[in-house]
Amino acid sequence: MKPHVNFRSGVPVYLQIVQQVKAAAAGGALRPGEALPSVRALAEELRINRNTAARAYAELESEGVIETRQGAGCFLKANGVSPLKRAVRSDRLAAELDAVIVQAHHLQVGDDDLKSLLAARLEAFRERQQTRSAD
Amino acid sequence: MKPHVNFRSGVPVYLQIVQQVKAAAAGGALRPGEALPSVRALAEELRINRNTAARAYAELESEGVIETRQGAGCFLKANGVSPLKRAVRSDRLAAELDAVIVQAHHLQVGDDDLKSLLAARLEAFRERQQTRSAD
Amino acid sequence: MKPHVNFRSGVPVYLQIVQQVKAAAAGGALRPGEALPSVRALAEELRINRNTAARAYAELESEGVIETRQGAGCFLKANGVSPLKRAVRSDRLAAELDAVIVQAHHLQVGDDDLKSLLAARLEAFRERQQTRSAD
Amino acid sequence: MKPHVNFRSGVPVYLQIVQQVKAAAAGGALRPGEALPSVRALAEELRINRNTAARAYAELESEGVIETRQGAGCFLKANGVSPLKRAVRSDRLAAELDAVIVQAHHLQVGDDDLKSLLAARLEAFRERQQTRSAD
DNA sequence: GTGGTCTAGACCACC
DNA sequence: GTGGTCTAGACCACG
Repeated sequence: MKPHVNFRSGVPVYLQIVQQVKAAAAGGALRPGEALPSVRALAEELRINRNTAARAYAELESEGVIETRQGAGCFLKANGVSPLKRAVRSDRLAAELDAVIVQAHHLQVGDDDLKSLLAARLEAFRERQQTRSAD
Repeated sequence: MKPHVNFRSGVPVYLQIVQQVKAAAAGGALRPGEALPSVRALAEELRINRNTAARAYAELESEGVIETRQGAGCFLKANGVSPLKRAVRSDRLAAELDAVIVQAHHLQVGDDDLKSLLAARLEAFRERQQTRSAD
Repeated sequence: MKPHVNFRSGVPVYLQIVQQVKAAAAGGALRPGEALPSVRALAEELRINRNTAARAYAELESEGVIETRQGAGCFLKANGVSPLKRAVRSDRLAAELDAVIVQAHHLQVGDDDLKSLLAARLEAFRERQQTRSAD
Repeated sequence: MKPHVNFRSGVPVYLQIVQQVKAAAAGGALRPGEALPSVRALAEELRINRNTAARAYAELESEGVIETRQGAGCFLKANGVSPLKRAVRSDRLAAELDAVIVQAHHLQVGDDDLKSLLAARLEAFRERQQTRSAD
């Protein structure tokens, strides 16, 4: 697990880390119970401040993605049930989808093309998961 | 050209505008020489501060994407970004969709639900466009 | 709204602020839509660092208690529906109740006395709310 | 004397122990001269580090609440805290209950649900005690 | 003016 | 060694 970070993207560094850890967890590159790099190691690796790395992990913990144990480290949680209500989860996804739709509109990608693209990416995602879990 | 803005994404508003103008140029939705909304109109439309709208345009001008002519407005530069091929545009969208898929995984929203959600949001988007163009 | 803070209690300062804002909101001392002191003002008032005050507000926002608008300030949210599932909410309360039960046990306060005490405090709480809303 | 510890409360573990020993003394559950569990036993019981348990006892000793006699163990000081009156003990609990009530308000758990929850947790607590004393 | 992010460095709690 | 909190001060985004 080695996140990498783009300092010029305008996206806060700690959020970039959050997204990458989530992606690794979702894709099976990180297994439940597996340890993440320590806050200090991550900070050194990415050449960021320790506080920034800690903030990323704090955010991940509050979202229920990882578990942090004082003095021991941070570990990927088993992907339990999300504590959020179903409607709330849909709303959050909808907000993200809306941004994609706007971008598709500007790129003049049609609705049907966008739908097929989603289907294709979903398939690719599931395939990657299969491969990982077969390791 | 009607940018949309998400205040909660963590991405600075002015950057979201910049990215969308670029996308519109790349997708051909904006043609060379075509006019963009005035700073004042854009600010009103998006309910943002004029400074923010002005900053987005300043950034675009400094990157050579648009040209501002005093008293006349902002126009897409003729020798600006040329429209991208269809495949390239799909690739850009694919990256964004992948992020949504990761999020859906953590929110425990299934593939089919995600597809339905996309369809629903697309419909809502089209409807909003109808309303706006009827203004 | 003037929180006060105990630096020796061992409870993190930012959490003390969080709890006090929550209490004020629950008790009606803060009204929905009302502005909280600015991060800078709060920091000065409590003689804490600006970051610590900001962290308290960030936590409150992530819990859905307040809304923060860039450049405008922080405002108490209308007490909408909690985004958490019912079972999760009960679990969180149960954890807090357990701590009280342990304390009651050590203080040798019986089960029935504890139950009556809760009933009494609930009544007092509702009465305070009534008074406030009648202002 | 069986302290319980909550690792997620934000309050340092050693302080939780200190507070509970004090509460037990104040409530009369611990009598002057009575022995406390050994550092080793306490650490094992609570699954904490021996250093943490030792630190709690050191704090209690420095406050004059307990006395450690080399090779014999820790004992509540004869001239330590005297048991509090019933009313005072209730007051202490009331403050904790008030915090729970605030939390319940934000989690939108009704008064009756809260009362039932307390009853349920009390029952669970008594059951746990049975199990332990049967060891 | 507002809040948000990041850095640097200190100290604490815990294993 | 681990993570957590706090301070001090800089710079950015936004109204």
